[in-house]
Amino acid sequence: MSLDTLIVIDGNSLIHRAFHAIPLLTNSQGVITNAVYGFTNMLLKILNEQEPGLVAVAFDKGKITFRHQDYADYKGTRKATPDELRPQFILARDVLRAMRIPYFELEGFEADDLIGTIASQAEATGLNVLILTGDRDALQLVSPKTKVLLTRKGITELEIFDEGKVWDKYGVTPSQIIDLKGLQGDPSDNIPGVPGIGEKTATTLLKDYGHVEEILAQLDHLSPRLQKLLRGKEDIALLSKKLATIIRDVPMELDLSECSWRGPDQHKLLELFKELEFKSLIKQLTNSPASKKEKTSSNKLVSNLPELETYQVGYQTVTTQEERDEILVQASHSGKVALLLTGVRGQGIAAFYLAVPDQDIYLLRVADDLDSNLTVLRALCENSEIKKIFHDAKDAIWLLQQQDIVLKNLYFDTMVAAYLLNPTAANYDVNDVALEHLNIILPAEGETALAAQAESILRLGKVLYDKLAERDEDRLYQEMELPLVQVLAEMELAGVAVDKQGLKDMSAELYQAIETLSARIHELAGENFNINSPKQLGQILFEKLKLPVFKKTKTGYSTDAEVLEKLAEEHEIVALILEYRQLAKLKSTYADGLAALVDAKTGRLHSTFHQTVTATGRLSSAEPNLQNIPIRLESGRRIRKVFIPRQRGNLLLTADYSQIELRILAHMSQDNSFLEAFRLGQDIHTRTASEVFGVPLDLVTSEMRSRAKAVNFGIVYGISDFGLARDLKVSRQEAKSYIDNYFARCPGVRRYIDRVIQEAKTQGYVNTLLNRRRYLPELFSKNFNIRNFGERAAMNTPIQGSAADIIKLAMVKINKELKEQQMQAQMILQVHDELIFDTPETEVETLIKLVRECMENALVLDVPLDVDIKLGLNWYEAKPI
DNA sequence: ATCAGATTC
DNA sequence: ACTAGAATCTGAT
Repeated sequence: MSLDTLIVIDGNSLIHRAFHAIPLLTNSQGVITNAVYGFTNMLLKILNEQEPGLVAVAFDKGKITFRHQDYADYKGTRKATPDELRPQFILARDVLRAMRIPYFELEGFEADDLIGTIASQAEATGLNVLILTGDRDALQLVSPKTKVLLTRKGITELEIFDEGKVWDKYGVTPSQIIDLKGLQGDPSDNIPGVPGIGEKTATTLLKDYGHVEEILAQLDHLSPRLQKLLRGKEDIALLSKKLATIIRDVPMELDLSECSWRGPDQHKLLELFKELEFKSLIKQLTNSPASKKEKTSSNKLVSNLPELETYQVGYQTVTTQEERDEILVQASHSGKVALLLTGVRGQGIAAFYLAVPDQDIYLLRVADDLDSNLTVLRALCENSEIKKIFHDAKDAIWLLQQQDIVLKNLYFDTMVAAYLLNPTAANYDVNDVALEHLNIILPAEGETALAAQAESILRLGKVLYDKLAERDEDRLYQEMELPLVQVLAEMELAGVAVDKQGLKDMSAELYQAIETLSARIHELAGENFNINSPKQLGQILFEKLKLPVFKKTKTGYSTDAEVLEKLAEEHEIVALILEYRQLAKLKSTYADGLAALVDAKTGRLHSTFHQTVTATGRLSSAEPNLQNIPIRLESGRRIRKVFIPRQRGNLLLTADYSQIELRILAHMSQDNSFLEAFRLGQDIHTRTASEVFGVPLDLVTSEMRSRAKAVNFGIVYGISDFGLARDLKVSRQEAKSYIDNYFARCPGVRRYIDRVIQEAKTQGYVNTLLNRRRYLPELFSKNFNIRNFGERAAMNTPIQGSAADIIKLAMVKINKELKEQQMQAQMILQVHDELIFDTPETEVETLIKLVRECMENALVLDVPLDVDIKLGLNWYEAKPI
């Protein structure tokens, strides 16, 4: 720290430099931020390096300064400030306010003059001064107590000038800089100078005579050449010098104490950085203590400034029985707690943190006293009078279940709430949610970090709920997403029974088939190579075998299925490769991949259903993903045989919504053709074909139907003629005529799409039927492709997301009914528009009624929701009853 | 860590 | 310049 140092910054100069050094950046709202970003970066860097006691920034104010009175063309060669830059000066001032750095500006004066004045006054009080600027004029201010930091190329490098350095570089003293300019001029400020005098002549003259005035007084003693150059130019020389001279006594009140720096206002700065989307700077502010040791420049800022220290919260480690009793009393009394459990699924709970409103945070390490501490946890969780708040309650339910603890009164899940508020966040770690919604930086690791998280979870409960209510997402949360947490936990815990021997058998069969195929492929290629390597495969196909290249990837030849299908005619190796790929996928991902994830204890697959992953509101499934089990091709479909009921006497029942997305489209668009088709129970693709091709329903061929089907898909995804043409393998023109026809016959759909995109552009987000919201900053991108993507997402999200709403609603209803009717049947999977149950044969009839009722009436639309139900001894065998 | 390619709805 | 929405997993580099 150098408390006796004042840093004075030339705001205009730095912002201009930054603007030209950094390519145009924008945030998602289209606000251009490159200059203010660069400026802020420089600011943080210099503060971090110098750790000054005082800071001030100066700006120009007013187009006309006193210099213009002397010389109208002063700065006459300057270009007007670009439109992209002007608003950034305002943003820079916002940054300074958040940094709590005072800035000065005075009508009719340039930043330089204010800097000169501030520097003089600071020197007078004995302070050291450091001037940060990109403008070499400032070198005239260098003195024993004042140094200048000049930006070099770009903005990252700084060069420090003291008196010696000025002399080395210019051959003059700082006070002679203005004389230098008086003689030489300065094209950048349009200061004329004396024609014919350049750097060399000027410095020689100044060495001999000191200053311009002296030179002019001694004109007669100069060489004839110099006399000729200077005579009659006295006024220009003196004027030029005057223009270059920084005023050091601007009439301003300056209280240096205003400049003493206490560090930034953490909240404001974070909010501003978030608004401007300065992700790397936010990261610097939120950096973990561990990474502070590294010497990345700005981390020091965090540790040195009290205001930026991470959020701390005290906690007590509970060890005695009295303390345990006491916290139970506190929890019962308050009726609400936040709980943070640590531990790993399958390994039990390591510790738990308890946050009780208006009390300390308590840490109970399970290992300290296993029985007593788990008793406390059980008492808390199983007491239905105490409301429980978790971040990722589903994970907590898993952990608790392993200790046979049942969670009652799940009151809030901050992770799920944060997801609803922004379904496109990269992750929902407590620290990031707290940063986003509480504007605090939590410590990164250790017990302190976890205690702070527990405390934050408690506070987030209210904050997030209020935000949800504000945008009418509270019912979505309350009646659907929160209850769904419990439903999903039960599905995961129940798991899916699999025939492990069946998987092994398939693996062995696949191994044989793959061996045979690869031998044949290597033979045809004339050499051994790794067929799994797109790179090696590309070399074989396109270099050795000289097959035609249709498509390239970033890194080389494309060898995807689309390409290989086109090449199948050319060489018999190609079909074999396609088959190889198919089998290799089946073996690695499915036969072997699934086998590896069968739980040793239960003998089942316990996939995780992620509730906070997708942008649209769908669930996702992982470890293993049970939402992409093959079905399209028979060879893959056979994998489904290994998915079996949990016990003898049970069956698998599947229930899937028929055409749910197109029904939602019908409902939302109110398109007459679609409404009628669904109300009459017509096959929607046949109906569409009849419309598009202008033939009666009974004359629609299967070819026509399949094309219409592709068009319907295209509509849901946000159609383009190109994409449709590729899919249907027809000309782009033909594809376009399908689309035109489609919109002509279904004008309601056209209007709906236009309306959704329009609304998205005015609101910045789209909604599903149940008010799930997705923001689409892509709509405002300058990039054509990104913008188009935004438009397609605007069309697709309400449809896909509403379908997700509906099935989630059905799941909650069904689970409730199954419990109330005390049935054995268990929901085990959800595959976007399909639910799968493991049920005793004896319950099948009841279950079908229940499931059909709940799914078809989950939400009443203007078209019926049809559900197809199938039953079987395994997933493969499931057939309509 | 990223890419290419596969699988699903 | 690129081109249909949403995902997860594997193997190669």
